[in-house]
Amino acid sequence: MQTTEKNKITEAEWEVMRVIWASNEATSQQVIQALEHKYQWKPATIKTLLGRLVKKESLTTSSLGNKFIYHPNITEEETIRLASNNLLAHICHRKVGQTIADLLDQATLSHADVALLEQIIAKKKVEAVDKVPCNCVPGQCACHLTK
Amino acid sequence: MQTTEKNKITEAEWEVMRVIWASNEATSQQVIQALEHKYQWKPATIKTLLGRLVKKESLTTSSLGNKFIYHPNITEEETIRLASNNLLAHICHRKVGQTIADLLDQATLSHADVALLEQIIAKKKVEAVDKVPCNCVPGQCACHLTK
DNA sequence: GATGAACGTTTACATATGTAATCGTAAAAG
DNA sequence: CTTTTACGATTACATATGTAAACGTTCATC
Repeated sequence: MQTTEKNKITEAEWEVMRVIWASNEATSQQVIQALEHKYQWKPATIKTLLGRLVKKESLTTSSLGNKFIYHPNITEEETIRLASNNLLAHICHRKVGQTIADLLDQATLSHADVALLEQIIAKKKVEAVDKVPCNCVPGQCACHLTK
Repeated sequence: MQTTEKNKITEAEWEVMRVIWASNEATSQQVIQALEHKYQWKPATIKTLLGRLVKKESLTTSSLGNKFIYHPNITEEETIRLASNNLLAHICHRKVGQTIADLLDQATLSHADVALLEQIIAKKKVEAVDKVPCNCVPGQCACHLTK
């Protein structure tokens, strides 16, 4: 299971990253103020998370007097994509459509979202296959039983 | 960040669960044989994971001689749903549509998948809003800047 | 210039997680 | 009936993660 995946951040670190992404850069104070109430984290906790993010190169820093300005070194989109792929990695390819359908069902969407999705679905409709190839190791999904 | 979420399983445990879900029930031997090559896990490792899954009540057992038959106590769908929600928990509601679109774009879909998705999109089209309400804490997303 | 506030760094510690060996017992084989 | 084998349980241990206090240094303030 060796999580070799680079740029992988933890849940708590992700929350910190969101603050930085929101304004493109931020000081520790800004992060502390944004998250203190949401999670009851002490300032020291945020500092630890910031330090770890710098160490794993998810953030870079520039100096401003004695303090740092933190800059994201990975994008939010990339982080979401990594996490999504990680989720899909546990699901049989054949179940991905249903999974996305479930996600969609729960989501609140805008007209623009719907338009975008319709466009993608249209493209997918052309490329659609009869049966999505199962990518599972034998025994790890039921596809071989209903083949 | 106290992960109070019940039924939460780890990545390695998930792989074990998939084997059990695939045949509704399985012995440790079946799990071991299914995963030994995919992950180079030693039999002892699988046993540990099975034990932990029983302890956290994701699996139940029935006896067969001196061995156990493991039965899932949570469904694969529920597990996927939990993990999906966990992922969405880090994303501004306003970005969910785009995120799903990205997922969709990468997926291989069947005709049946497309039909299902079209149906859901149609429903969503009726319910669509002009702007999805941002659910973020101030400072954790850029929505307030482009409000 | 002395002091206290603010910052990043270091250290701390409990629990989670990945990974596995060892052990006691029960079943199977000889 | 004894010996080997297979099973689950116990113990082990390194790294990851959440959470935070303590520490040393740098700025700003008196």
